[in-house]
Amino acid sequence: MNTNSANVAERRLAPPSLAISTVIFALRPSEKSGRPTLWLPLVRRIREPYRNMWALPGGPLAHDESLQDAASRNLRETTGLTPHYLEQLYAFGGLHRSPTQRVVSIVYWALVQPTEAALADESENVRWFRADRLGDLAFDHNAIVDYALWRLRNKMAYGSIAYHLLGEFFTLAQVREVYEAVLDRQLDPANFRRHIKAAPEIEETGEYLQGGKHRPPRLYRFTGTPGLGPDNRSTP
Amino acid sequence: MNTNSANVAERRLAPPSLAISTVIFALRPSEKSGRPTLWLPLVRRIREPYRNMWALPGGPLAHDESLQDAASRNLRETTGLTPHYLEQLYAFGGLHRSPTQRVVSIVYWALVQPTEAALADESENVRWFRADRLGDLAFDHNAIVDYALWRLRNKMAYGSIAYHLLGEFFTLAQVREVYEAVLDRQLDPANFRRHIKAAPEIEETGEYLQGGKHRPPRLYRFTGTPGLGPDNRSTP
DNA sequence: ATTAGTTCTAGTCAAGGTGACTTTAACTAG
DNA sequence: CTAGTTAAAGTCACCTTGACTAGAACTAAT
Repeated sequence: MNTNSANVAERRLAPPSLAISTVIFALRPSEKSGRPTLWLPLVRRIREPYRNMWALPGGPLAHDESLQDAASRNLRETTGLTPHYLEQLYAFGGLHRSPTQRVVSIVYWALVQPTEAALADESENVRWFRADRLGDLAFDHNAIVDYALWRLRNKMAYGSIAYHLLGEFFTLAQVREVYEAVLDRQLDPANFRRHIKAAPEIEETGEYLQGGKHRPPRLYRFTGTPGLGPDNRSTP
Repeated sequence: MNTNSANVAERRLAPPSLAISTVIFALRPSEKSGRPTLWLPLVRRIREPYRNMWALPGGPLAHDESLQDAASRNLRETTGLTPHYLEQLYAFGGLHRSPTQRVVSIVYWALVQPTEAALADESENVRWFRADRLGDLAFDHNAIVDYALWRLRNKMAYGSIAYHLLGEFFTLAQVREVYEAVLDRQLDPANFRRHIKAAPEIEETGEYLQGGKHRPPRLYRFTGTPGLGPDNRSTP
C-alpha cells in the first residue's frame, strides 16, 4: 500500500516498460481419468505487486534478443523446456494492468511435447496447473490465458497444430484425444480418422503400437511445418 | 563491476523504445476501371533514418492512452479519419528494424468507409497509395503491409469484415466487388449472393438502389459486430 | 412501341465433405 | 475358445459449393 508521490510522479513520466510473457501448454495425464489434459506452468511472484500469487512466466526484453528469443529464453529459464511451437499471441497494453507502473506485455504462446513436459522443472516457485483449474492469477493473466486458450482451440479446429503436443510417432486415437482434451468434447472415432487421414501432412509408418489390450494401432508421423506468422515466414 | 562495464550494462538495460503504427485500408475507385480497389495512406518521413521515404503513420505511445487509443489517435492525426474497424495486427520487434535504435512497433490495422476516405486529408506529406503499388517503404514497412494484407484476406474469407469497408446500406453486388478487390479474383454473382444471404447478420431493407441501367438491386444492411480480439470482447 | 442489353434474382444439378451409424479385423484376458 | 476391446473400413443421408440456366426488371436505342 505504498503510494507516495515519488512513485506516482515516476509512473507518469517514465515510458511504459516492456515485458515478454509466455503461455506454455502441454498435455499431461489427468490424475483421475488418466486421459490427457491441458496443463500449463506458472511461477509464484516473490515481490509486490501480487506477491505470492501465481503468474505467467515472463521478464524484460534484453537489448540483443528478438521478441521470440526472449519468449524462448524465459520459457527455458522457468521450465527448462524448449518448445516445439512458439507463436506471438497478443500485445497487452491496458493502462491499469499493473497497479505500480505502466507495463506493456508482449505475450507468446507455446506448445511442448509430453515427453519433455514430464521432465520439466518444478519447484516451490514453479508449478504446473490444469488449464481449466487455475485460480486467480496476478495482473490480467487470467484474461491472457483465456485468450490463449481461445487461440489454441481456434488453431486446432482449423490448422494442423495438434501434433506439436505429441511426440514424433503417434496413433490416430492419440491425435483424437488431443482434440478432445483441447476442444472439450467427444469426437466420433471413425469420422475423425477419415478427416485426419485426408491431410497430406500425415504419413503412415509401418510401425504399430504394441501393448494395448486390443488390436494394435498403426503409428503415424507428422511431416508438416508450423507455418504462418510474419516472423516465421521466410526465416528457417 | 567497474565504471566501463557499468556504462555498457546501463545501455544493455536501456529498454527498446516502443512505437504504435497503423495500416489503414480503404476502398477507392481505380482511375482506370472505376472499380473499387484497396488503398492506404502513408506519411513522408521528414527525418533520418529513411528521410523522404514513405512510411506507415505512427508515433510513440503516450503514458495515458491504451494501445488501441494510440492507434486511433495517430490515425486521426494523419488522415482526419475515424475507423469503423480497428484491430491489433502484430508486434514487430526484430533487432535491426531501425538502423539507429532498437524499436518495438505494435501495429494495428484499420478499415474506413469509402465516403469518409474520400474526404481524408491529403498533403505534401500524406498521400494515398494503391495497396498493390507501394514502392519501397521505410523500415520493414513493406513486410508489415504484406502481413496486414494477408490478415485482411484471411478475415474476409472467413469472418464478416467486408462490410466495414462499405457504407450503412449496400447492394450484394457491392459486397462482391469488395471481395473481388481484396481477394483479387472474380466470384460467381449468383453463388456469392446465395452465400452472403445465408449469413444472419445481413438484413434486407425495403429500399432499392435506383439509377443503374438495369434492374434496380435491393439494398441491405449489416447488423453484426466486429467481434473477437481480447480488447473487444466485453466492450460494446 | 418494340427490341436489345444489362444486371438482379431464383433455381437446378453434380461433386465433395460431414455426421451418424454398421461391420469386420486383430489383438488380450479369462 | 469366447468375450471384450479398440482399430479400421465402409454405408447412407444431409448439407455446402461450384457451374450453369432461366426468368425478372430496368434502361437505351431503334
